Amino acid sequence: MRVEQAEIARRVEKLKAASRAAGVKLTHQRLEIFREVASSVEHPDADAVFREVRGRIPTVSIDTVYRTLWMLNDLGLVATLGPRRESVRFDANLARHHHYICTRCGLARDFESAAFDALRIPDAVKDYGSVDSAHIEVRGVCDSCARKQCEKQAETDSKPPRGKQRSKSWPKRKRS
Amino acid sequence: MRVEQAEIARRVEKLKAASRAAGVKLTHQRLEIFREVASSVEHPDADAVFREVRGRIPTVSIDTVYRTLWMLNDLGLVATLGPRRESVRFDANLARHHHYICTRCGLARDFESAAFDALRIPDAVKDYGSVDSAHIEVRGVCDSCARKQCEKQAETDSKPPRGKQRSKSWPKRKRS
DNA sequence: CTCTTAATGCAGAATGATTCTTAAATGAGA
DNA sequence: TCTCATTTAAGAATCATTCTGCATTAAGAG
Repeated sequence: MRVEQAEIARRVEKLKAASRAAGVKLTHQRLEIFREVASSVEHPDADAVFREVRGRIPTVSIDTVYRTLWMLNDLGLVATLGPRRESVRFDANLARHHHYICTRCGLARDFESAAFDALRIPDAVKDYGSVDSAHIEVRGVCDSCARKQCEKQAETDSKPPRGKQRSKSWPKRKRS
Repeated sequence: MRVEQAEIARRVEKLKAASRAAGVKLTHQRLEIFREVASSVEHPDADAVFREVRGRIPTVSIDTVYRTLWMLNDLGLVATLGPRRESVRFDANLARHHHYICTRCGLARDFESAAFDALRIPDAVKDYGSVDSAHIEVRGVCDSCARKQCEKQAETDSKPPRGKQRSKSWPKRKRS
């Protein structure tokens, strides 16, 4: 199952606009890597994208795939499935509940929603397979991280990062 | 913030019952490891549990923590936060949508739910931080995996795994 | 079309979470 | 009390992912 051509084209247009706006070069490999994610409904991982793209550009490196995927993520053109997760996290709350996840620090908190629990799972889902559980995942930036962000903001504002090093401005993803 | 004593006690009781039912020994370390997860609302990872438990049992090994956590997971006493994820997966669908995830093979598929999209996020969530997105995550076993399961079932049924090697019956988690 | 420099490819190494190995010591529960 | 599941220890292996130089290439501004 693939995404319809028209939709793919629309997504590619967005990529072009976003690249221009961000001042990054739209290379052949970036285009193909994006096209691969944009035309799939499989939610591929880096390696899957790599394998596919290699069919069209035999010399792509896995590095480029990773770098590009994260760049697309930073540009808001693709999203990751599930919260950022450095390691597996466990939960002993067996009652029906939902999660709030901070996309910066990984903070996770439970909350409840009777309104959601009353909802019926769409029938379309049952076509995929059995349903064991359903819960909401809310993503955002927690108060603590928001505060840190402000401090950093103030810092950055004093030394204006002008010029064309925008590509270096993507924050490195943390390692715990 | 910690879970209330009464609730912790209730969870520990469940552990005792489940251990007995499964025929596994309720060791000191298993109890403490479970108690740690059961009393936290932080959704700790293996290392966080390790660090805490080490305060009470200085000789615990990180191995035991991992083994125990997965055993608790297999017994249904704890769950993991987010779907099992061997690697990060990407999604270029920027429209509002939700996910169905197969807990066996990792298959991921999109679906929509106008009913959910119309729901308001509970106010309690806003206390944690800003809200960037909210979506449903449905977990289950996809049809393809369910079929494989049946085949395996048939196999297993012919060679009855009697005796006390139940502890060996937890399927090793796969590596891609 | 021609530069400038961002991006890529390559080879190899590092990292970090997680799992496994082996062998000896321990302790839960019948 | 005895047995066998479990734990520990110490080390190695795996795997996804990221990074380091460095030489090469090509996007896109002018």
